[in-house]
Amino acid sequence: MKNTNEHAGLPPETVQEVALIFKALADPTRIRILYLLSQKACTVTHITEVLGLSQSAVSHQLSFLRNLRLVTYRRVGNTFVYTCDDDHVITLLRQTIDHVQHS
Amino acid sequence: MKNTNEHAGLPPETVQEVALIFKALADPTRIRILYLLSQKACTVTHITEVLGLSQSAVSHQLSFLRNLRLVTYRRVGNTFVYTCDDDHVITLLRQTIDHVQHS
DNA sequence: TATGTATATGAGCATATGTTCATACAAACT
DNA sequence: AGTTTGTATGAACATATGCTCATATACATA
Repeated sequence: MKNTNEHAGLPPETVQEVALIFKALADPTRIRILYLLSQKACTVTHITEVLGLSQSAVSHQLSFLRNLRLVTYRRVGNTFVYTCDDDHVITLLRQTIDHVQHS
Repeated sequence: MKNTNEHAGLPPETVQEVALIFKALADPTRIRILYLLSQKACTVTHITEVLGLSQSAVSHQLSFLRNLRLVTYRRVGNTFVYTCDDDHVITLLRQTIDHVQHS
């Protein structure tokens, strides 16, 4: 007798991890930050100015993205230059932007 | 003199729409439902049983997915058979599952 | 027609999320 | 050393989210 769960398929850890990746991309502010960083490395101040957000909001979101290892930073004198650090996530983002724009 | 906003890039509507797509995929329950439906069309009861969720929870999430036009349904007698209705979103989901599983 | 079955939906609730405000901190400059 | 600049971070708050509970609805069947 077969278990109905044969169709459930995904291990809970996988589901959680997938959800986390999409969660990172599910917020307008993070989308704009990641899209900007996918074009060029930026300081926090630059992100703040270009996107018209508060310094604190940007910093909190960068902290979020750092925890998920989607971005990294290097110190340059007194500024922190952030960079994208996950090609797969950037690919997902670009794909979806393209899809939305051509439909 | 160039505007710093030249790097901001994305129109607000685009950002919102992209966020909405990722939001749909950012919840474990919806991931499991979509993944199940990507394998075969299912009734609400079947989803409920296979995934071990309450009828109400499943129905609410299906309502959410219906609003985003990610699924459709057809009535079959007394049951509602749900089907995936957005290939792009399923592609995103499968890609990300693959990525998570091979890393 | 009465009852059962499958699904939808509104209200309420607990938790999560994203922002601001205030403050801390470290490096640069005076 | 003191001040300024760039960034991080904790607390507080408002809103969003996802669930349960109760109930409604529509079809099926006796």
